[in-house]
Amino acid sequence: MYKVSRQREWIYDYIQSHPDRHMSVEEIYEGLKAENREVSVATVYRNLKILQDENRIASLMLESGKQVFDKTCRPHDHLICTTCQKIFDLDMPYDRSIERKAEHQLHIPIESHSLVLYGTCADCLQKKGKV
Amino acid sequence: MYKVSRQREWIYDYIQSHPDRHMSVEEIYEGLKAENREVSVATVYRNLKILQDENRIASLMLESGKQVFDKTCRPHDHLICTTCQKIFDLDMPYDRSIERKAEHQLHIPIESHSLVLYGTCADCLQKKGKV
DNA sequence: ATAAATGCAAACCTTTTGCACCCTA
DNA sequence: TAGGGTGCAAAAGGTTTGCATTTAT
Repeated sequence: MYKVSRQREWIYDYIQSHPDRHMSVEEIYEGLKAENREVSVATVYRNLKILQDENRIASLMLESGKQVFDKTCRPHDHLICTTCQKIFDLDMPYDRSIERKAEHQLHIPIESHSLVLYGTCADCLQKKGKV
Repeated sequence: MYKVSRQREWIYDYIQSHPDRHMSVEEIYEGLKAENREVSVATVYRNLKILQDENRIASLMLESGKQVFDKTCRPHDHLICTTCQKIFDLDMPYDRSIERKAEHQLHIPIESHSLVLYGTCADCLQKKGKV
């Protein structure tokens, strides 16, 4: 159905090559431009949708309503640092026991969950300690 | 700082009197109009912000990017039914052990969390059983 | 009396769409 | 060479803002 396109691969590569960031549409658009890989905004929007549809990337909606993109579709939780606001993918095993526990309490089948932790990331913790 | 206003109380009452729904700005606006309590959209937006600022209500951002409002600020988890899409406030105790567990694994302090479960709600489960 | 709240319309931003042209398979 | 894909600009959608007027304290 979808064909390969140069622009789509630029976008995909850009996300993969910044694994520690979770970027918004605008950040991706501006970032590519800065690398002399300018793509029109419309194309960025269209391709981010297609990449999600192909399960090559995932997206995460922040409480602010800003959508950011994740390099992987593998289920995992997130940490949002309440100091620097950075978003981290957690290596902590995605915990199905949370779902099993809820099933027992609610008596309904649970298929998946979304967990975001808010706290201070290791970097910020270290910086605070140094003051 | 804030004064009492008729419109703000209408909005607050409207949210409180529909505890089983999590409504968007538009649904609140339309709902009030249907009760002959028309308030301008701008005022609905302004007051929903103020009500949150006063901690009288909370809001929840859905994956779709739609913001919906919650009658309570008490920390609690949510269930989103994957069949009817309704959102439920969970009575399940807000589980601090999730945070403690993450602290142990990540060695950083966790302040709070946001947990959304996806599954089939009791109503939909029953309807399915009846087929 | 004064500071906040309202309604209205204009302004804003972000996302989507229509269309002529271009590029994969 | 047919069916996606692209850029551009216009359109659409949702939210905010400026301002004159009204309302609460």
